[in-house]
Amino acid sequence: MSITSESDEKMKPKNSVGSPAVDDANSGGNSQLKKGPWTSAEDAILVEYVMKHGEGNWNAVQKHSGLARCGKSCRLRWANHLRPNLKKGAFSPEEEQLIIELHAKMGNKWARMAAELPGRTDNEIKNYWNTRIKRRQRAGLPIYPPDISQSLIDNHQPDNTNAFSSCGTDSLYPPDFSPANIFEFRAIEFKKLQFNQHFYQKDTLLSPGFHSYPNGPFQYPPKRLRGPDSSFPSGSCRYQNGTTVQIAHSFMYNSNSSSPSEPGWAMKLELPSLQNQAGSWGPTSPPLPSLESVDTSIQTIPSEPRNSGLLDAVLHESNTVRNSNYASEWGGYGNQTNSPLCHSLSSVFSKGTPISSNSVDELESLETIQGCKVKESNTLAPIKYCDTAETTNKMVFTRPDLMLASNFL
DNA sequence: AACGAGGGCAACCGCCGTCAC
DNA sequence: AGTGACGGCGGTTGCCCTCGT
Repeated sequence: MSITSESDEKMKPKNSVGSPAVDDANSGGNSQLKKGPWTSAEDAILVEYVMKHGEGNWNAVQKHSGLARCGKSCRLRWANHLRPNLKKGAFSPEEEQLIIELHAKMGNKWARMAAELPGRTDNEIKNYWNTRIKRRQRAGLPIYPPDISQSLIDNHQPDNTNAFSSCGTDSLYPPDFSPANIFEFRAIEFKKLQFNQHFYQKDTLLSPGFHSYPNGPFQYPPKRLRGPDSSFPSGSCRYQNGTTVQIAHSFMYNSNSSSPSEPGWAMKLELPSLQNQAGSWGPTSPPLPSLESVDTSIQTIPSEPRNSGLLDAVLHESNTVRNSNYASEWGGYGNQTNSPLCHSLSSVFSKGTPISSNSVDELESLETIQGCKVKESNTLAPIKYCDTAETTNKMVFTRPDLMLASNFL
């Protein structure tokens, strides 16, 4: 981690991304601007600057603080590592589930997905997804659970009677990408997504193991714990040297994990990068079945994936699943909607369209969930933090973000 | 113990949208 | 309307670390 002082030395950039060389046009051609990993000293300068002047106007950071970083770099550093409401650590199963779900709906809209995951950054989610699909690609597995693939297809049926049938069936894509029904769609979709523990035991690296696969067992690569360990208490981070740093959370809240600005959703569907790669669907992908039962607008989908959109990919994937035995790979999707996060998500998703299912009706008070303070969108969000005496007594001066997160200022 | 391969992650790049002038 | 500055976003890159051999 470049933010630890002991790592500053070895994190000295060498070339390219880590090059201390001249910055590019983004920096206005200022040859004094530094690139590469940030040092703790730089972090402290940036934190101090933001405390004084607030966020924004990033290009002024260099002028006012003397920090030899371009504005973009400052913004990124702040957003991804220094801002106080960041949730450090591995993704929880609930978060993983949500990412999968959101990706099925949004495609590679990392920033929008991050808005749904309090304390998480788009970069984090993007990295997670990319590594996840790499794993699944290697395993020859579909990138989405069959339920998700199928739900996208179902919502595309000409005779479907779901909430979106009124949106017309000419559209190639599910109609969630409109301001009017986004929440409705999400609420319904969320109810459809019945994951079970089995899925997570298989899909997440947290529980590596053998899998039944048509061509034989597959073993996930072993989990390599980097950074926070899911077994650690929430709010603590384990860094690469194995030490555990307790975070003082008194200052940690979700101030601006804003909900997506729903109006004006000009969705352009984007394909996960994996899906852009023809032939990357695994060697055992069977040919597509007849698509007669599928909307005519998608009957022209060729038997091989093509770079034409998320739904195409999902359709292919779903058909692949349906026509092979490895649908069982995903197991049965039991109900995980009892988790606090799922509850809160249902609450968010159901904005404007109350969900009547038991899982939602029986929502326990969000205030009572693991001590979380929960508030929809723009304000507080469900994050579980721990405050310990140890936490509040220790000041980690090599972690400006932690210092900022504490009350030291 | 040494080495290579692969994973994970931080940071950069380039494009695009918005806004002020 | 045109232009430049700025910020946001998604894609990509390269380094460090871990693990297997």
